[in-house]
Amino acid sequence: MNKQKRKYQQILSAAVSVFAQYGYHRAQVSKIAEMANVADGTIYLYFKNKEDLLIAVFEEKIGHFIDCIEEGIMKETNVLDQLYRLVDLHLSLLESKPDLAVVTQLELRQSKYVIQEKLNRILQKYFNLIDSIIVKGQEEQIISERIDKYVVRNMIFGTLDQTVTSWVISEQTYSLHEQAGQIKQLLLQGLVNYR
Amino acid sequence: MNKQKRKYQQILSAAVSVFAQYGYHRAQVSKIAEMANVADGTIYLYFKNKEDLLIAVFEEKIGHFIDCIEEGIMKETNVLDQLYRLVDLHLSLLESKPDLAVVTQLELRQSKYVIQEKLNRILQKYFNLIDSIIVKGQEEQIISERIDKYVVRNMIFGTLDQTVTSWVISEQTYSLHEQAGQIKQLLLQGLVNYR
Amino acid sequence: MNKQKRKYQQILSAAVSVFAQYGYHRAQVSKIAEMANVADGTIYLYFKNKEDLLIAVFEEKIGHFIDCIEEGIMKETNVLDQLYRLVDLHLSLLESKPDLAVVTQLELRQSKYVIQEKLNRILQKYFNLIDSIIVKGQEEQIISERIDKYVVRNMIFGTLDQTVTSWVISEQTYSLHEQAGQIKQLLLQGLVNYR
Amino acid sequence: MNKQKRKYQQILSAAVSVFAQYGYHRAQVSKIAEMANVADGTIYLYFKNKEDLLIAVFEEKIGHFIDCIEEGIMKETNVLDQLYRLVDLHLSLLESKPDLAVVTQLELRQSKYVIQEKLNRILQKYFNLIDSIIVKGQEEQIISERIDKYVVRNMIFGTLDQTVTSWVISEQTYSLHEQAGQIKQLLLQGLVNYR
DNA sequence: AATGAATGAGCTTTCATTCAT
DNA sequence: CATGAATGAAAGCTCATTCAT
Repeated sequence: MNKQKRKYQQILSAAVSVFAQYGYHRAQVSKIAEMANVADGTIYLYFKNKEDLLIAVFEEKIGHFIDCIEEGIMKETNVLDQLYRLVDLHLSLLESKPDLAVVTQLELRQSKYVIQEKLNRILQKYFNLIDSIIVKGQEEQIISERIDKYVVRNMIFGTLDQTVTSWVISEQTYSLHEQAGQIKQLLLQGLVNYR
Repeated sequence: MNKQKRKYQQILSAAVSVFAQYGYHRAQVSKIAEMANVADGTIYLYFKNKEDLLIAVFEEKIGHFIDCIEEGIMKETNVLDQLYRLVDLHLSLLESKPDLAVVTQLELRQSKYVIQEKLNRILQKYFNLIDSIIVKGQEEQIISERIDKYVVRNMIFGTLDQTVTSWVISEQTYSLHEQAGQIKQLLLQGLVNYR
Repeated sequence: MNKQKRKYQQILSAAVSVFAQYGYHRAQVSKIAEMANVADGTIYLYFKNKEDLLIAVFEEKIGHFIDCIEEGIMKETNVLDQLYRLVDLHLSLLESKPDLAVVTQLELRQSKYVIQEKLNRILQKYFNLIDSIIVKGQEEQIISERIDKYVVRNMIFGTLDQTVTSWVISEQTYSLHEQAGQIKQLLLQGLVNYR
Repeated sequence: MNKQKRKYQQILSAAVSVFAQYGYHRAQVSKIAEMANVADGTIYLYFKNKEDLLIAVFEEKIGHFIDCIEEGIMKETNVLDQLYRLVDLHLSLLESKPDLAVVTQLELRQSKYVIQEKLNRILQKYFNLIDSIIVKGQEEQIISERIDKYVVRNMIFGTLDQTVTSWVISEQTYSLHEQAGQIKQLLLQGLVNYR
């Protein structure tokens, strides 16, 4: 039993590494099997196919990512503090797992629509989390109610996502979470100097 | 002469469509040839290989996209108006060419690092354009000089990019450029209501 | 183990046949696979590529050819008898394997320089064998030391090679090894009647 | 008229060069056209197809080769002198045209049976020339009548052919016609020292 | 006669998946 | 459960040849 669970995790970890290094299309199942120290066929005892493996990677890893952020948010009561937590954790979590960051920012986007849809469904959980903060902010009159929450969410997620992508493309040559302060300020107060 | 130019454009347009519908990897060269009403081999008279065709699509189409936006910005002298133009044109131009939007937002990201690098080099022109507005804004004390221009750029581009991606994924069920006003407001004044 | 060895041999034999019938360039890998009763892909489990398969055919078959001749020569102590063995075996071995003869005399020469070089390296072993007989003959004063051994080798190999080629081209309508006696006499005593 | 003849010769010369450099299969018709300073299509006004071009090259160049040798032989009345002329001219003619030598010794053998047959038919003229010397020698009791003339021819041609092939493979690092003397001696008197 | 743009048939190789052991 | 040898479909690219100009 435990042995099975371990093998499942072995394959999952190997998949993250290989997808990160080679990208989805160039990642060979046999390579993942080799890195996981199992036979090629064994992978198919745990996963339906290569796509399924990718989705499982995403579910598992992003699920954990979202859980961490949710947990962090729970510790704060103030909406703005929650938002800051989100920004901070989004950046620091991905910075601490470069392989995962490469997968989420570049490689996962190299897949078929069918997959993309499933990925979006998983990502939706994260969007819901962001949305809940926004709604709370609007209820507390901290965030303007005249702005559509989806527009706000796109700004928050888009800014964070692009920030991480830039960092990944730059080959992680600078510190990511150090930008959290500036990003928070920008998101909250906007570009314009004085008003 | 003109005939060759036309054939080149035929292939390019067909490539945009096919890449949009099937994505880079599943787009068959023979499919592109068929849609362009040319023989498979003809494509190789105009493009070195499939990758080259993808890059050409990007260069041509994104080049035109950037030119349009640059032109629009030139018409404005005020930094904030320039930013608004950028937001407005980014959204309306992609809304008017859904195929291109699909390619830029989803399919172009489905390629190898080698290609990604070339694509980033082309995209850099757009980043430079955004950067120039930011710098001007900082010189005129409209945008805070304490914020790193790259962080600002990530927010602006990230917000716009994510907005378009959401719209593409939703299968274009709503109007994109109508969000321009709210996005402008968010970018300039931030999330917080009054301060 | 044994099964793998068998499959390897199956493919090798099929390759000899197909190369013999169609020549290197017109021999399709799929044809070889079909004749070997394996899938196309299986060939690539045993050989790197088509070229590699050709070289393996050559190494295996010519290697065996050379071994047989070497073995035959060992049985003789007299230089002239050794030479006779060589002539006799060269002709009778190829006569007994017409497919192989076609490959060595015609098809193997239909390949790229890179391959040709490798083939020549293998053939070199045979040349060395011939050379060793010549040197021994010269040491024993049976063969004139004033004649360059490479010139002698070219005569011996060239005569045998052309004899086999003529026979292959004639579509094997006569007995090859029956010519051995006359060839031996010619090589040893030359054309001129009495001197 | 003359212009046409010149163009024909241009193409033929270009073909020799390109076949020599790339071999039959890797020689592109467009390359030959380029080197001949004509359009691709022009070649098909003078030759039926690529094979036909190869055969024409062979006919033209080997025809000339055979004519030269025949002419040289005519100057001699003595059979042994005629044979010596043949050996000498075979080697010196090919040595003076390395491109042609590469084509005849290596590249021409890289073709389909259909071509090979035609090539053999052309080569047959050369064989007939050799045969006529042998027959004359046998009539004059200089060459033993007990030896089959085809066996003799194979020795003479095989020796010369292999000598040239060795020289081509060695990348022409030594003088070819300097071997003529030793070859003549070997052919006439054989390997054995004293008899 | 000459051109050269266009054609499209043809083939090697990869790799996700299966299944006998 | 696990293996890994075997499978075979699938597709990018080349280049001899054609034909409208």
